[in-house]
Amino acid sequence: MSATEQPNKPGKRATVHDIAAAAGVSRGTVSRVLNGGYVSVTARTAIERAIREVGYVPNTAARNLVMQRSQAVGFIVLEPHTLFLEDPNIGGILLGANTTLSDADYQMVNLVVDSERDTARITRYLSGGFVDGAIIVSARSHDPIIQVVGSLALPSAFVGHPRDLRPEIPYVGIDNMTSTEEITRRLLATGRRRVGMIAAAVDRDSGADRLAGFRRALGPLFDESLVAEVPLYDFACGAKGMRTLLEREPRIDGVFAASDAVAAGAVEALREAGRTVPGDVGVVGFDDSSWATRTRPHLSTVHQPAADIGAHAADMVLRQLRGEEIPQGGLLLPSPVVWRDSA
Amino acid sequence: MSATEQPNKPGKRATVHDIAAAAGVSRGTVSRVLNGGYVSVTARTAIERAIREVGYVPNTAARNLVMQRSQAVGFIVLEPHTLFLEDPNIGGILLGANTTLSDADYQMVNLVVDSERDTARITRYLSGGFVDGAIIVSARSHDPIIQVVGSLALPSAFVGHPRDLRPEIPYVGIDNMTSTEEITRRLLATGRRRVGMIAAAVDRDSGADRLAGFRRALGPLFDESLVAEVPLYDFACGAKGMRTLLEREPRIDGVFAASDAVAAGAVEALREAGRTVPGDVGVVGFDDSSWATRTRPHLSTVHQPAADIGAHAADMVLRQLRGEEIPQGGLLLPSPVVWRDSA
DNA sequence: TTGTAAGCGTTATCAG
DNA sequence: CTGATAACGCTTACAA
Repeated sequence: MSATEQPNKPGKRATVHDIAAAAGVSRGTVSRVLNGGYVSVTARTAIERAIREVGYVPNTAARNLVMQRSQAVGFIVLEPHTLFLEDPNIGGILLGANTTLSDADYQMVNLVVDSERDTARITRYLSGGFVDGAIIVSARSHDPIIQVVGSLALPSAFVGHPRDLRPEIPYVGIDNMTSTEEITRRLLATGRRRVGMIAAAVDRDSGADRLAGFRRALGPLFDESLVAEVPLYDFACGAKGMRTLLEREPRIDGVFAASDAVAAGAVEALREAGRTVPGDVGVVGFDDSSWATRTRPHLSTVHQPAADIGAHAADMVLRQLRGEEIPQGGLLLPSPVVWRDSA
Repeated sequence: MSATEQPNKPGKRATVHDIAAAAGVSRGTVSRVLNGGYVSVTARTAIERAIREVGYVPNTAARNLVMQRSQAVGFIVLEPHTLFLEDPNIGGILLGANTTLSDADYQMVNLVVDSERDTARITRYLSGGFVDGAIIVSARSHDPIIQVVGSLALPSAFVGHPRDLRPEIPYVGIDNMTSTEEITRRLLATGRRRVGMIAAAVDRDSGADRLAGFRRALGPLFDESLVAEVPLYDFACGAKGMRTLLEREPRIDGVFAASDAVAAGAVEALREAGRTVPGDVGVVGFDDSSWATRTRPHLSTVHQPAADIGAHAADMVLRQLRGEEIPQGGLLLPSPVVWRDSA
């Protein structure tokens, strides 16, 4: 705001050397007050004054060079570019991670790896010392990235946990299976007799767990033919999945969609087929993303604390960076059912 | 993929020194092949072989230190966190910019400045040498950031152009006024007699220009009372704006919404009021974002080439960084009307 | 064409 | 507690 005119002309930035001169001490002493070591009060105050006076701002490159670190953490998304944008969850995770990271004075660098691009590029990046750690989002089982961070011993955290994730690498997520079970039970409790599921991304742990949870909730009522599998967590897939279900069982009266976007598509297909929601069929989603309240009626769904997930993942990386031991086995955040109007 | 076992043990990364030793030359020569200078063919091949052999990857910090640059460009969004996520346009711009930047080997660093946070932090960042340039998105007129980049002489580009942007600073965007005029005319051509507008974010150049374009298209038919002003480009504001319009003029039969999200909200409000779209009232939006095809009926709208905008903004910064002179006056990309079903 | 050597701005070691 | 001084890995005159 109040841009106090600094005495230093642009083009020449003040260095530790300058502030040492201004304060009449050596560079070492300056460095000590900058980083916190034993310095006499007189020296300290003189230096602090000098710092303000010359408008000092540290040179990251120099510091990183001598400290042998980059002060950056990679945020790696294994997902096509478009989905990276569309997926409201990833955005929330990113924001949460970024906040935590920048509070700790780390720069987050975004690396979106879309399938066609070679994994080699990112491997090089990770092993090149460009980042001190990494947060990995939406990895599938057997994703090469798992091996890479493993053998690099790069401090990292996964969001979600691919089956073959090494046990020493921490992850954070939610209990997809239990939450799914819970919301499906609740759907059942509204008196639905024939409930199906639109299962998406079953090659991912989240997708597989949601399917498993659904199956468990239905128990003996589970009917294989009432599950429509679609590849992506998106609107179009939801609509398509719903049409499939409708075709297989016109009397269907309940549906669990693997995500809110999928649910929104399902609602759309239902409307086109002349069914009312929740009158004729109750539908529930997953994520509690903006889709949930943007759809009519508002979706009953499972809340996913995206920002918190991101923040915790960042925190896990930060802790490793500080040399702390982190508890093994992953962290599962609460994901409560939020009941609205679609069922 | 094929992780050829490198001979270097983890923990010791190869340096220019190592490769000089391996190739039997001096560090200077190595640096020359790395950066392109005169080197004999024999030396060059030997060095290139050595580079591969030791698995060399350059140390950015060291290079940046000596080169006095950061090899990073800031992507600054003057917008609350939530909107940063919701706005599909910003996402596209970001992606486009990121692609261009990383192709040129620059790291993009995201800085979202939400209003409550002091501008001081970002000022410090920009003047601290953390970035070599900046792309600024959705600045309002009189935004302090305009002064900051101006007085810092930081190579930069704006997306959109606040009225008081200095003439020497380039911007890229679209011609909001003309496009609005065009789509409004088209709406009029469907035979609508009472057409209103839901104007959003009129404190921003995009918002103001869209309003101006609307007024111009209507000419003598323009009716002040048929313009509802709302603060944000979002769904909720759209619904509210539509209700206002409906109240002021129940016979309204056409509406230009300042963005697709706003239009989607309007459609929703219309439906609640028992009006059909496009039967009773035709509505058109702006952006051609995912809202357009996610709304029923699909929205007629103005296509905004978000990724291109981002790419061009990045390119403008890159050119300044290379020392090229960039043409003054800003770059306006084409934004054609795409006609669908909502009018 | 190549080698040598001088920094770039910090932090860290080690005598004083 | 403080001041020299040696790195950190790289580029770049300047000499050879």
